[in-house]
Amino acid sequence: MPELPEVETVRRILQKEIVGKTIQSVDVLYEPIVQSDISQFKMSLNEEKIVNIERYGKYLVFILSHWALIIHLRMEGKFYLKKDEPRDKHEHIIFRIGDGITLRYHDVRKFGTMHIRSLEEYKETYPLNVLGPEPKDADPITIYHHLHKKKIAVKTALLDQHILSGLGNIYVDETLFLSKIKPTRRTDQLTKKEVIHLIDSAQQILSKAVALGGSTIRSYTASLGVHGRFQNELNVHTKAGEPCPVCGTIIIKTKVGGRGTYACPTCQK
DNA sequence: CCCGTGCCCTGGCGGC
DNA sequence: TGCCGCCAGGGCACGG
Repeated sequence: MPELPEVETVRRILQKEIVGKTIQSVDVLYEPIVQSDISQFKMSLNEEKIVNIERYGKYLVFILSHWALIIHLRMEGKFYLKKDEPRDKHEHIIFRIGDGITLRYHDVRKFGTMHIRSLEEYKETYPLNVLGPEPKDADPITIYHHLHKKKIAVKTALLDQHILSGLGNIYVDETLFLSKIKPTRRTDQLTKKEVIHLIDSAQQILSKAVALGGSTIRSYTASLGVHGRFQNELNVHTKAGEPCPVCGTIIIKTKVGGRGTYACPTCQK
């Protein structure tokens, strides 16, 4: 479940490791990950130099000589750099980028996606054009007006990448805890002050998580040297049955919008 | 337009 | 020990 901090950590490592390399060939071993014609995909990438690695919300973007390769890791997507060695059964896309060096896209659940877009249009076309701002760039009043028109649980709204981008299940639970807001509060009942506090909390949590290299929990383990330490900072997520670090009330786990949700029933109103 | 539900996929785990 | 069924969940298609 890479969210903004995990994707940013991967971006920084990829930037250091593969920028300047040239893609010599690409093997696609599980086609549904690629969201465009396979032969066109392979042809577009052939002999392209990797110029830069960008990130928008939870999307990674490989800036190539002529194209942008837009990647979403979804639940378990990760990259490994390997020499010539046998393919692991969960490696679905293999980029040959040098003398016996391969960059391998590994995804146990095969939920990840890749799109090819032109350099001129990639920000203005799907999927990047539908992304809301990241919390650090969001205008709280605009978000407040947006939320005020909806009647959904605040947790559902924070997970909606069209409203704000970058937050996933872990950081939404932590953001709501820091803001002292119950995950089921309806968005049309939030005050301006609460929305300002929410965005500020999200920003604080994400920047701290980026500084610590993200979280490494459950199935999302190390890739390309990604060993996050933010999981040690979690206050509520995965803490069901443990005391709230603020008031000592036992943290409860519920479901909100189909997602496992952790919260303090006393602190969060 | 708006919101809730189901689906994609596989490994891990609880129950028997 | 082995098998079965369920759960995890980001984002989208679909239906009420």
